[in-house]
Amino acid sequence: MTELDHSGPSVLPEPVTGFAGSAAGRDIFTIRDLTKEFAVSARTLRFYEEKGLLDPARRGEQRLYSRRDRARLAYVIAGKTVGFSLEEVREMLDLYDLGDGQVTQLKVALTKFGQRIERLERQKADIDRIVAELTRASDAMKEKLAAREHADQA
Amino acid sequence: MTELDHSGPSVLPEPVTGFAGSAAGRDIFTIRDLTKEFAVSARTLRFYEEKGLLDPARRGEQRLYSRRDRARLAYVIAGKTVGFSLEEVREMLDLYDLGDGQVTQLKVALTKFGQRIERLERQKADIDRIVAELTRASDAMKEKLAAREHADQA
DNA sequence: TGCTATCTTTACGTTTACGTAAACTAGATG
DNA sequence: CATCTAGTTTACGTAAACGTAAAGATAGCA
Repeated sequence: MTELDHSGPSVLPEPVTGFAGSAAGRDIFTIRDLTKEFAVSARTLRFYEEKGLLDPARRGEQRLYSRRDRARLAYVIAGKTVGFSLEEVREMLDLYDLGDGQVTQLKVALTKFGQRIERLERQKADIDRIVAELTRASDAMKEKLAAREHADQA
Repeated sequence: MTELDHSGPSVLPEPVTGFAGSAAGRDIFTIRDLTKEFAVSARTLRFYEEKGLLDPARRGEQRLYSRRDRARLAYVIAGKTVGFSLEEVREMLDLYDLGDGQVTQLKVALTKFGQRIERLERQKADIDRIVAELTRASDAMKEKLAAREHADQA
């Protein structure tokens, strides 16, 4: 199994602030919980923590992940699947933790958000073009197939 | 300049078959032409060739890129920006060069195309979710800003 | 002819995002 | 109590996607 799965349900179950909190499941998750839910390795979760993307609590040595950690993890995975580096994802997540900063910082954050959104919109356009291309090629192949099968029957 | 630009015009100027051919510009491009047009290094183009993504002709030692090469390069870049690895992009491009293969191969190709398209659609959904998140957070910040400035005037 | 600019191959270096192995600890279970 | 089972830290390994430096070939030009 060398290729990642990515067939699971799409990510972002709730806002990354994790303040909504009144949803269904638990409020605390073990490392195994998250590896199973998101199909990532424990190593990956520790690595994300090392990089400042997650910051789980501890019970002795064990890591305990909050809803907020879980939401952030979902955000990291979503960001990755659409082409952001971990560093870029961290920058975006940091913007959330800025909520009560200085006015200047808020303005900077707003600008960055805007840039991210624009970039994502461009990516969507790229995806649309590639899908169109693939669909075109796909249709062409289908016609060839049909032609062959027709010939086989004659 | 550690981060890539990505502000240029979106890619895919023409179908990757490169058979359309009747567009505007030239029919032959030097390595410099392509580095400038697509904002990639010469090293990158040679690397892509080494990996079987491009296959330019030669005039002596110099590489000469055709419209088809150029179209394929555009496809590679588009594929990369939406999260495909070079290997995956190569697989997709190979499907195009299969046009006259066996019926079985055509069917395999069709299946793969379908999977690619599905994956891209999922990615689009992810992007939409992230954009929605970013927009929400952005709006929240704007409100905070407005509140502060209002307070400053009072 | 000598210089410069551009291209080439070869090869080692670098960053990102983890994998994997070793050695240790703590709690559960027969 | 011994032995799993999960978890932990530390550290080296690796694949992808190039960057970068070295050294040589070629073409244009003053």
